[in-house]
Amino acid sequence: MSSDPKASQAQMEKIVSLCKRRGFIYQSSEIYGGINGFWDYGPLGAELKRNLRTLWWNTMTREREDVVGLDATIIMHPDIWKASGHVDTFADPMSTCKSCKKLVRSDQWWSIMGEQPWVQSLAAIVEPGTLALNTGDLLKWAKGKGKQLAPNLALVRNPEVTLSWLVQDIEAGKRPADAREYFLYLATEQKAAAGFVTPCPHCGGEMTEPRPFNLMFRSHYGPIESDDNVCYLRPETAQAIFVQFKNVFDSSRVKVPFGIGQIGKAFRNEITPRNYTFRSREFEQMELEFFIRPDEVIRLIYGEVAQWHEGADLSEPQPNWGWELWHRYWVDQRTKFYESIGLGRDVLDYYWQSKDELAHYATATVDILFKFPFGTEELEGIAARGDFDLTQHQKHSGKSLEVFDEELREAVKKLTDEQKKDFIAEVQEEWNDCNKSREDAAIFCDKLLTKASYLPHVIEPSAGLDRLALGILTHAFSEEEKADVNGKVETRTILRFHPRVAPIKVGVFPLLKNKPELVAKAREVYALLKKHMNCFYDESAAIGRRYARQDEVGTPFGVTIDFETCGEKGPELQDTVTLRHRDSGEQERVKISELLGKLLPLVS
RNA sequence: GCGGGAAUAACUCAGUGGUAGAGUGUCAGCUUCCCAAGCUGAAGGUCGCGGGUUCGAAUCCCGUUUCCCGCUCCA
Repeated sequence: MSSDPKASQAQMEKIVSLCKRRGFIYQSSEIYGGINGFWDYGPLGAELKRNLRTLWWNTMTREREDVVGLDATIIMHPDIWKASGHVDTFADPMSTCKSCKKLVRSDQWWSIMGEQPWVQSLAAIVEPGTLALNTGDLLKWAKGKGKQLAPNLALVRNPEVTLSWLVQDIEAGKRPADAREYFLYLATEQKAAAGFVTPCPHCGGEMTEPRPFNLMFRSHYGPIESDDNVCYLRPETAQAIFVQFKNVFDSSRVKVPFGIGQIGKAFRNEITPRNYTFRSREFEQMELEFFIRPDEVIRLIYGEVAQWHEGADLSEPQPNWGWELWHRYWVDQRTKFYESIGLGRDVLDYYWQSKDELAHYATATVDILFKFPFGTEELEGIAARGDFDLTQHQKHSGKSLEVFDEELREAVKKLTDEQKKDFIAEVQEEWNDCNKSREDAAIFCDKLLTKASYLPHVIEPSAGLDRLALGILTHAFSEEEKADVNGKVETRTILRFHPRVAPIKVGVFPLLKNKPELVAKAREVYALLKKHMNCFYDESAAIGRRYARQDEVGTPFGVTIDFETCGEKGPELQDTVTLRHRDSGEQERVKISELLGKLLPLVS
């Protein structure tokens, strides 16, 4: 993977072209001109995705005793999206600068402003504390520094007129309320005619009115469209897990800590779908919500919460783990998953979000990134979300989502009244430090101590299946210069998929197709293998060409049936075949009866 | 949504106003053929779509869709 943008773009183009030519990925609705942000998977892409989906499902649910599965609908009760916050926060208003055409999210406008050199240098003149009017310095700035830093700002283009409004209002006793409003004055040339102009953070020019961008797909349930039956295609699969949390808990004999996994389609009306399938409007997610005891519960039961430290043993979950160790544990588990399908640490990266970047519901978030040709981008996010989601759904639905904890009850029984009082005081103090009310802390403690019940906290490893498929494809892509038998040098493409994810596991070839005994034997081998793995039978063209064709779609193994298989060179070679390895090109002679036993462990 | 580039066979591209081409790939045949071999033959194109200019448009103009690159997004 090259860091040179042109080379990586060229590489992406080769991958896109290969994917189409060999049936991995097509543009959706192509014969109708296509539709922006939607992609289809062809025969090989469907197999690749299925392999990845199955591997995730098996690793995350079947092979674990503490995770169960769920398959919920795409369209759910619309109130779910009000509770989750998506109805409000998924409609980001945006403005464009009329001069430099840059796009700015309205809710981030002021914080982006704060980072701009022109804003900072102006702020120094304005004296933010007093907002005193300093006409002389402002005029000087407009004709000097301003010309370079913010050429399209009204104050720079027409300083006298622009400042006259401010002077007029201040004289009339209407001072700007704050620094923000002050900047609106400086950006507005004709206040009376058109009202305040919002300045572009980049050039000072005029921003358009904020336009809402609703990122959720809307529809209606029932045959008549009205405001009463609006519904949404889910923008993430996770909410269904929270909403069905109590049902799963009550019907599956699970105990906290446990997880619920789900794989499914999600939909987002992205502003700009980009980078091939990386950001699509319809995509598939693989999400786990892993529910854990709040740290306070761990403390009541085990006395203290195990602390994370560099080099901590994360291999086996321990009962006294709090959210932090569970969070680290899942980062470790997910890394191991990626390694098991060929994405090693050399192509992965991690991004630990800083405290102020975190979404309001999260206590910690790690992004697992992959080095795509077009940049290092997120493959999976692992968030510690506290009890935010369950709290929201409990509040909006009016149904209790709390769980009863037998061990907690036993632990609480042993406490003296004095110890209970100390515990409550301690928790109140801690919550207060995190800007949560003492009152809420008291209610929370009361539930723990009298009812032994609580809302579990959650760790959410949330991965994109299409992104993973794209990562696997770009990682597997390789080219080799190779001379053919005539010495002509050609570039050959090889997809070096890990055998576990490869769409086709084995190619089966009779050396020649005009010899019935070879064909019959080859079809026999094909029939034997295809019940256990995806195989491809090919008898057309020279054997080298058939190998090359399979290399190009990443088939890790080839089996060739020749005259020796039929016993022509003696009985010791009878019923043996050539097994060819894609990456090394090496060949070995294997008995047909031993073929399955040899291949199965390699591909599953 | 805004700006820049692109769109011709399955893929990569040539074709600047006068009969739509090449290479690769695909398919069929011959071949005791183990790394895209050779030979013979075949299929495959509303030149993204819609208008306009013109006797005549793949080619010039306008619109539109999609893809790529930036602004923005984050599974």
